[in-house]
Amino acid sequence: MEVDLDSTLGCGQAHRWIRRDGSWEGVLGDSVVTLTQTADGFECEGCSEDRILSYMRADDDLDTIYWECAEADPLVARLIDGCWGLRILRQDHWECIATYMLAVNANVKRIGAMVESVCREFGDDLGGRHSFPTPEQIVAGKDRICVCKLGYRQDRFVRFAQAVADGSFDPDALEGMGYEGCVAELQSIEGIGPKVADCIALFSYGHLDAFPIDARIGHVLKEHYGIEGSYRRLSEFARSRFGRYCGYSQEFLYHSESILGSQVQAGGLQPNSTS
DNA sequence: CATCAACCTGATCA
DNA sequence: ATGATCAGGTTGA
Repeated sequence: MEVDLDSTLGCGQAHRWIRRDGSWEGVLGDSVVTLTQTADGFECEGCSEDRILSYMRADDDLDTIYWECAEADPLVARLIDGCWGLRILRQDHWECIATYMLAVNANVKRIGAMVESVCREFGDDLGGRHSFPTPEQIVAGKDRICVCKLGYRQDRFVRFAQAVADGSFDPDALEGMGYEGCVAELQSIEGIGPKVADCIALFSYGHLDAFPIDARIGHVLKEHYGIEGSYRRLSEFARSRFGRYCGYSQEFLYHSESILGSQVQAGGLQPNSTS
């Protein structure tokens, strides 16, 4: 299967992958998984092939998706070469919601610190790494939550774990819903607004037509498309402009600064007028 | 419907 | 070294 591990696991969509010794180490369920890039795909150690292929959304045909993204927008078309092999992942629902609830108002580095802290404190020791805790594990140890330095996210994080543990919120119930219904349900959770809901819809529920707009994407939209304003306004613009696979386009745009920068350095392109 | 302060931590700036 | 400032989404006024 076609994949570039560096861009897929390092792009910020998942927070528990660590690059070490030329491979990527992460945790899926109760398994420590090691992935190594090869010429025609990757090698996987630590979990079943079915599991990793599902996680990697092996059914996504990158040629088709990238081509549609490129056709919808010339800037996206230019960016694709710089992240060829990037795949949107299919992450566990509970883990993804809980993680992105922590991601609110935090940068990538801090998100990783909070998530690892939660895993270390509540998850099972897998020998070096820890599993992402179940809702029940968090509820059982909630008195220790303060050591994880979640700030004002802490109480709502515990409340959400309680809601999942007692069955009043069922992440699996959002399976099969359309994009609009899925994000509406997610936004009914305290601490989850439109941006985080879009991230979860994209990275866990497979809504490739979700387009999360964070500060960085907002900047890109302003610089390259001259548009700014409310989340609603930007979202409607992006989803109609970039098409049904706009979640992929969002990833390309997210890294546009570094991609265009390296292309300019390589002499491949002129600097654009907005830079 | 738009604006805005408050929320918490860590990084960066004087 | 210490304090000020800022970045990062969501909520509710």
